Amino acid sequence: MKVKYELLKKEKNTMGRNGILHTNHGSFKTPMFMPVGTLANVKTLTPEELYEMNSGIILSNTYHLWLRPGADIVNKAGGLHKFMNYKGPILTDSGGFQVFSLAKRKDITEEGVKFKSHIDGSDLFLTPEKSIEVQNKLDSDIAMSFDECIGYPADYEYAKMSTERTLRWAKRGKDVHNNENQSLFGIVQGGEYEDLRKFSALETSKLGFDGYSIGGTSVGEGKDVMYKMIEYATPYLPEDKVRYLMGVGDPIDIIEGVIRGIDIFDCVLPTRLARHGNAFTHNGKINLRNSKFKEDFTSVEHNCDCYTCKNYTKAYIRHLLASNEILAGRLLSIHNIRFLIKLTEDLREAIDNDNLLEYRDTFIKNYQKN
RNA sequence: GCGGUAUUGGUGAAGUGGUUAACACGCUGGAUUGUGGCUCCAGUAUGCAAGGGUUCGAUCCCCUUAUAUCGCC
Repeated sequence: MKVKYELLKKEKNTMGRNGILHTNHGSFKTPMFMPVGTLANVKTLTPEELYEMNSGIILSNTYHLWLRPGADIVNKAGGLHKFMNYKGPILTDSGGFQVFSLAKRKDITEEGVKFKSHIDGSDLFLTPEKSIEVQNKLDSDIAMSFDECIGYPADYEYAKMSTERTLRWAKRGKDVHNNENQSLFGIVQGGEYEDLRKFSALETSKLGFDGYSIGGTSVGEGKDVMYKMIEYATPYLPEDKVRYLMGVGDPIDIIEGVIRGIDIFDCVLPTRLARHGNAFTHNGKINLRNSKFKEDFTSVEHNCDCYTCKNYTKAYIRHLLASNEILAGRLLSIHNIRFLIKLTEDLREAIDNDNLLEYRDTFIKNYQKN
């Protein structure tokens, strides 16, 4: 079956909304933060650890798995869920962003994108059809349309041309997608331009996808611009479909996104920050490598319910970081992901209570105190 | 006891008679938003064992002392 979005509650003062997304691998409440597991694993974590932190869905990547181990191998394993032993819902990114972020030399044409493998430098050619074919074989619950993610700032003429082409790519992908058990999402582009975002949202919606995402954000623009990008699009997306803001995971950005009607977020931030020694807390981000934690025998965050905070101290994690021990990245990944998922839980409660704006103001006041 | 060699920051060390003493590690901060997992950026020796001398000028030349190390008696 296709995913089904069930709208439960609209917040009174904002575009925030609570809902449930039903998938073939279970349902989860939205808003929700989606941890990133590019190479068929959320770095350093097991599926059991993800279940324990109430993770609703994870993201994996078409481009990376296409190159290694290859879509056929994942397919032979019985699909991505069986291959990686993850029982919850999985969304696969289309590879569009990797063209933007990994390829140094790329040649984008109407047909598709020619670029070099980041693994061995060999020539690759990715098209909307190919991306869908690979995602079909991976057998994720949600496949993403193949899009072009443009940078910031973007020349208006280029942004317009690219946005229209992404729309044509979306249609091409949809035309070849024929997996009844896999949903397909469209992606809104349009750079920083209001008319292009509106156009993209409206035209992508007309194609009739199972859900919609907003792409092309956090590519170098400031926060104000990013929030505008969201505002330009969400009013034109169908209310009965889930909305996913791609690549955004800063706590404040998640809150601002929810206020503007976003349901799902994904981001590498919690796991990357963890591996580099940083932890989210309600009083701001902290760097556990800092010498002031040398003798701090308290947990990362006082009232946190995560496994890490229930069992370990800052001094110990700092020691692990200084010693380059893998466990540090694991413990902080657990904390950071749990922090963001707990944040979405709190946001759902705020939506239920119609006090989302107050929640935001209090959160920001504490978060930016230092 | 005699002779040789060495002594540069927290560590391993480069280096030159003349503006800010290389580099690496460590240390101290910072960065990180649809993930190329030991990343990137910045800071970190008012001083070259100590004292004296030569010189316009010495970490670099000379002397003394200390310490380390090698060889000989």
